Amino acid sequence: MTKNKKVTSYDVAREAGVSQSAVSRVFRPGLSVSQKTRDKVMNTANKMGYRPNAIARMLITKQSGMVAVIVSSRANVNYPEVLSQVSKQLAAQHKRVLLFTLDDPDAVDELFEQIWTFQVDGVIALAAHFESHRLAQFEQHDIPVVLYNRNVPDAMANTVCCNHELGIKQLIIELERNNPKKYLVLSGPKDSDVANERREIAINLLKQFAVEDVSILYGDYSYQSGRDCLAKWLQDNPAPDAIICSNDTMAIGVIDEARENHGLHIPHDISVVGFDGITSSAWQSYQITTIKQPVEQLVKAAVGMLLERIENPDLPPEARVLTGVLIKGNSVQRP
Amino acid sequence: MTKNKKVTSYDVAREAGVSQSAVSRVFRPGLSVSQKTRDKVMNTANKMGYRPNAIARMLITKQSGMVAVIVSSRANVNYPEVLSQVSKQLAAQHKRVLLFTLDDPDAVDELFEQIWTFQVDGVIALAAHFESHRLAQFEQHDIPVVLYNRNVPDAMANTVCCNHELGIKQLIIELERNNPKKYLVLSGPKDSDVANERREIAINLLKQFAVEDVSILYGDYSYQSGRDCLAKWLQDNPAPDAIICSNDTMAIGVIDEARENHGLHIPHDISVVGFDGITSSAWQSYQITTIKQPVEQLVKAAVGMLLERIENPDLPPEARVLTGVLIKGNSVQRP
DNA sequence: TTAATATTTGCATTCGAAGTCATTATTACG
DNA sequence: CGTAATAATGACTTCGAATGCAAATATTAA
Repeated sequence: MTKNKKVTSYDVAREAGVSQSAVSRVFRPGLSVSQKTRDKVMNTANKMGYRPNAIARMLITKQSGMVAVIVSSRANVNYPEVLSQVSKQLAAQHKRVLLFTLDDPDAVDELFEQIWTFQVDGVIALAAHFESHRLAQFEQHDIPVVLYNRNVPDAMANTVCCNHELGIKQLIIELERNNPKKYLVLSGPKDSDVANERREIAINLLKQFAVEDVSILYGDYSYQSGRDCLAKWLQDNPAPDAIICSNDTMAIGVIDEARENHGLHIPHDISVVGFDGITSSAWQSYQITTIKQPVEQLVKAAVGMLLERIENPDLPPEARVLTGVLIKGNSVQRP
Repeated sequence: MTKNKKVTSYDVAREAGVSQSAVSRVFRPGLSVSQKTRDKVMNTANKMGYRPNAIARMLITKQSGMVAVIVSSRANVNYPEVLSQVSKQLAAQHKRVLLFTLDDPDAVDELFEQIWTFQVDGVIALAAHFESHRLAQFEQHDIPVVLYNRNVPDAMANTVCCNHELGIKQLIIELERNNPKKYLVLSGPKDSDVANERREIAINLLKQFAVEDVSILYGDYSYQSGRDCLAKWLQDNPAPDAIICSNDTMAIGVIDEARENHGLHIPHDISVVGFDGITSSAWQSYQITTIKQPVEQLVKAAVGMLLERIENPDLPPEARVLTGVLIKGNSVQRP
C-alpha cells in the first residue's frame, strides 16, 4: 500500500505535465518559472510527497551543504554547548553538521579520508590538535577550515579564540591583590595546544608580576587529575597560596581535594582560579573565580568566518580573538 | 599549481590504463579484481590523490551511510557522552552522524523535510519528543528510528531505555531504610516523557511502600530549578525528610540550596537521591546516591538495533530496557 | 498589427561511481 | 591438449537533480 518509495522529479514532471527541468527550477530559489507552472508543480509535488534528493543535488552542484565538525572527546566540558550552537547557527545558513569524533590519534588518517570523500563545504575543528601538514592538506583540497579555541601563530587556517593572555592576566591580578607567595600552576596535558598556551602565558605573566615561587604540575583537564595532582604535591610540599588551573574542572578537583583530604579552606588557605566558566563553576560549593568564555560569540565568529571563506576561498587567513569575562567567584581570598 | 581539484575514477582509469569499472571495483571491498590491476590502480590512485566521491556513491547505491541524530538542547547532561559514544560506535560500522539540533518546536517540520531530503539510512533521537504521527512518517519513508532513553508503550518505533522502575525502586529502598515520613518528588518538566515516567513511577512506588506524605514539585531539570523549587517549598512548608529528584543536576541544586540558604545538612536533615549518574554527582561536595545510566551499553543497544533494522527493515519494533547501577553515595542518611 | 524583446520552457548533457552483462583471459581437469 | 568452469575486464547504463542552450511562448514597443 504505502510502497510509495522514491518520488523523483521525473515522476512529478510527468504527473504535472511539465518537464523535469521545470520541477527542478521550482525547487531552486530565484529561478525563472511562471506562477502557473510553479503552482502546478508545487501541488502535485505535495500530493505525491516529493522532496528533492539532496544527494543528487550535491553531486551536480558540487556543494554538499555539509560542514564537518571534528570533536576530540577530551574536549572542553562546554563542548555540548559549543556543538549545539554550531549546529544551530549553521542550520540558520542552511548548512548541516557532519559530526566526526576523534579520539584515537591513529584514526586521523582515516578521518581525513572520510572528510575528502564527503566533499564537505568546510570544516570546524573543536579542540582537536592537527599537525601543520594536515592544515596544508585542507588547503590543497580547497576546504576552508576554522580552528575553534586555537591560537596557532603560524597557522594558515582561520582561528577563533578567547583572549587567554588578557583573561589570565585578570585572574592573576585578582590573586595578587592578596599577595600570595607560593604559586602552583596546574596545566592541562602537554599535547593540548590550548593547555600549553595557557600555561606559558601564566608563567610569563607571573614573571612579569615578579612572582618567584612558581611550580608547574600537569593534569589532563579532568576532575580526578585535579585531585591527584594536588594530593601528590602536598605529600612533599607545603600548601601553595594560590593555584592557577588551566580549566574549571581541575579547579573543582583541586578544591575538593584540598578540603576533603587536607583540611584546607578555600579561599582562606588557598586561592584557586579556573578557566572557561563552565556551569558547575558557579555552583554553591565551588563558586570559582574564572574567565567565562563567550561561547556564543566565539561560535558566531567561527561560523561566520567559515561561511565567508566558503563564499570566497581566496580570502586570507584570519584570526579572531574575543575577550572572556572575569567571573569574580569566591575562590580567591579578598585582602 | 595545486589546481589539482577533483580526480575522478575516470582520470585514474585513464592513467592506469584500465576501465573506470576496474577502478570502482578496486575501491569496493570484496569484488573480483586481479592482484595486478589492483596494485596498478592503487598506485596511480595514490599518486594522483584519488578518493572515491562519497556523494556519487550514495546516489547510485541509495545508501547515504549517514545516520541522523536528533538532539534537543534541553537534553540530559550526559548527552555529550552519549553523542560521542553514538558517533564512535556508528563510525565503527562505517556510518556517519548527521547532526540535527531541535530546540524550537516550530522547527520540527523543517527538520523532517531535511531528514527526507538527505536520505539518511536511519535516525536516532536523543531526548526529543515526537508526536506519534511523526513516527508514522518515518515508517512511511521506510527510515528506521531508534528513540534513545524513551519508553513509549504504544510506540511503533524501536526504543532503548534504562529501567526506571527498577532504578527508582532501589533508590526508594535506600531511602526507606531510614524511614522518612515526608517525601518530596522533584519532577522534570511536564513536556518531557522521561520526566513524566520517572515521576509517575516514583509516586506509584511510594504508594506501594505505603508512604503517605508525598508532595510533587516541577522543575526543568536544571540546577537553578532545583534550587528554586526547594526554596519556594521551604517558604511555606517544613523541610521534607527525603527528596527524590528526577535527575542529578536538580539534586545538586537542591543540596546547594538546602545547605546554603536553609542551614540544612545533607544527609542528616534531608536525604536526597538523583538519577543519571552524571560525573559531577560523584564530586566530593555532593556524592549523590543515584542510578547510573549504562550509557555505553544503551548506546550500543541503540546503534545495534538501528543497524539491524537498516539491514532488515521488516523486523518488528523492539524495546530494550537496560538496568542502571545503584551508586550509594553520601546523600542518603544511613540508619 | 508586427517587429523586437523578454520570459518560460524543454531537450540533452552533466556530475562520479556502481553495477549489469557480455566478452575475454585464466585455471582446472579429464 | 581440449573443454568446461571460473575469474577478470570493459562497454554501457543508471542514480536524480541541475543547467546551458535553443526553441517556444509571452510581453512590450512602435
